[in-house]
Amino acid sequence: MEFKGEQPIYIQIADYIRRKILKEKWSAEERIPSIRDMAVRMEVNPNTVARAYSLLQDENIIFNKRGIGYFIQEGARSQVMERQKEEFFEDVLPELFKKMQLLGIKLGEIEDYYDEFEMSEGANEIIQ
Amino acid sequence: MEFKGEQPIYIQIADYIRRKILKEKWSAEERIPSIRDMAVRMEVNPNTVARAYSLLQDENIIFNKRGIGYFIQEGARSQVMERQKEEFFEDVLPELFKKMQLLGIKLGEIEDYYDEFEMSEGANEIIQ
Amino acid sequence: MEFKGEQPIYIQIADYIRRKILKEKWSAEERIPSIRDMAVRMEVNPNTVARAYSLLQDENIIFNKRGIGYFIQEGARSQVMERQKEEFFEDVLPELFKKMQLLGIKLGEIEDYYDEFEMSEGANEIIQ
Amino acid sequence: MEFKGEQPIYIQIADYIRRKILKEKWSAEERIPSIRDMAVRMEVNPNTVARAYSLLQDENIIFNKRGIGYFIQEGARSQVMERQKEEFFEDVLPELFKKMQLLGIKLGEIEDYYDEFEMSEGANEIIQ
DNA sequence: GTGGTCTAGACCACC
DNA sequence: GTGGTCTAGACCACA
Repeated sequence: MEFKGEQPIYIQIADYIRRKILKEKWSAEERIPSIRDMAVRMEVNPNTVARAYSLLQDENIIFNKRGIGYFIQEGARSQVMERQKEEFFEDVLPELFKKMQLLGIKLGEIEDYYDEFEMSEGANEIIQ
Repeated sequence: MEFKGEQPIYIQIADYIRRKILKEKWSAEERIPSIRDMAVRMEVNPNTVARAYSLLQDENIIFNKRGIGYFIQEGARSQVMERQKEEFFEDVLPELFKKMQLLGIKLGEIEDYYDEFEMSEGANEIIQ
Repeated sequence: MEFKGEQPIYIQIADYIRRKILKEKWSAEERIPSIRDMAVRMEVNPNTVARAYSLLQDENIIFNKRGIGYFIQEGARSQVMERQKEEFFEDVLPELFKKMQLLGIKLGEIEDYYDEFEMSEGANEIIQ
Repeated sequence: MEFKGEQPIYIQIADYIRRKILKEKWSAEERIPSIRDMAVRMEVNPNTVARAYSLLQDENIIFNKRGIGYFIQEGARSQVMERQKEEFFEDVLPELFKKMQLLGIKLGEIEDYYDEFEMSEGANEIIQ
């Protein structure tokens, strides 16, 4: 897995898992890879994975059965969905609009780009 | 000036200056406040301001006349505009669309929010 | 390490690293000394080393793995070589020729000196 | 007059005058422009010109008649010539050769460039 | 007055 | 352990 330089790796791992849940690749009660497996797979220090898991556990998205592993919480998907929607409408969008205003970008341009984006969407669907 | 915790202060100062240029409060060939003045005004260490200025100089947005001060580059505004638009359409928007797709948000919802945003725009106009 | 007074220390450190790369003492993907180690080794403040590293990172000569250290970029050597050759032929040489013209020095004199220089080259080879 | 960012302006002014002398545009006992005139012509603070003149005076290249102005010293040209040749052969050339060695540039390449340079020399001759 | 560099030392996030 | 940021304070060269 490739990481962007900007964000902490443990955050990116947590996001990766959230996406898995949102896309229903991993569902409630399902066991997720052990910290060590994940660390090997991502070529990352186990501590870093542990931190990501711990973060998700604090958010009640996964839980730990001691000695067995980590599992997806019941209702995790709707909870993640909820949170991200809230963030989207309350933080991301207003910031976006401010930037549009500053750069003199009209909503119509966004719509045009959106149509373009939908066209090429098929390719993205395949990626994990 | 108030700084957000997320980003380094020197980045926020650079952004502040970029906004000044975009809004045409500061125009080409105009002298900007000296490092020390800016530091006092922003209640920040001069080194921090120096770092912001140095960053903008590397980006050819401002330039230095030895012993005199920093000045806005010719064509700074269009260059900043250019860069930020590019970033907006190539990085921000695609990411936004991906997130919308993931959360099942349709473009129509954005448009509704945009109308709301325009209503309350008056308040933002005042904030420098 | 000894520093010349003319140039800032952080530039001289960056040059030192560029030379290491050119001479293939440090090669692609190799880790370079940590900021603190380098600072101790050069008897310099860590901030000064950090500045040099940051400069080289901006030039895509080294990169950073978070929490691990700095590494030589893939293709760093050829890139440094490229840049310095360009500078040599486009800046240094023309300036040299202008000076020769001004002082009435002929190319033959350079060649004589060059032969002399080659003789005493052995000594230089030892210096890191 | 355009100044390069790297070097102090007063040094560049001094160099300008040295070149004038080397090219015999200004000869011994000739009066050079007053500090004020030079400052206006170069769009520079008079203090800066004064510093350049003072530097040249220290080097016995110009001298001052109080209340009248600055004049070129007897023997200034040969003295400047002498100094610059010495610097050329003892500082500039060795540094050049070291760089050539580092970049793997052979003397032959210099000679080729020199021929090219001589071709286009005519244009340079016109510039002051 | 201006900016540029450097030091010392602190604190923090990340791995 | 790693680097990143920031402060305080100093010194210097330059205009």
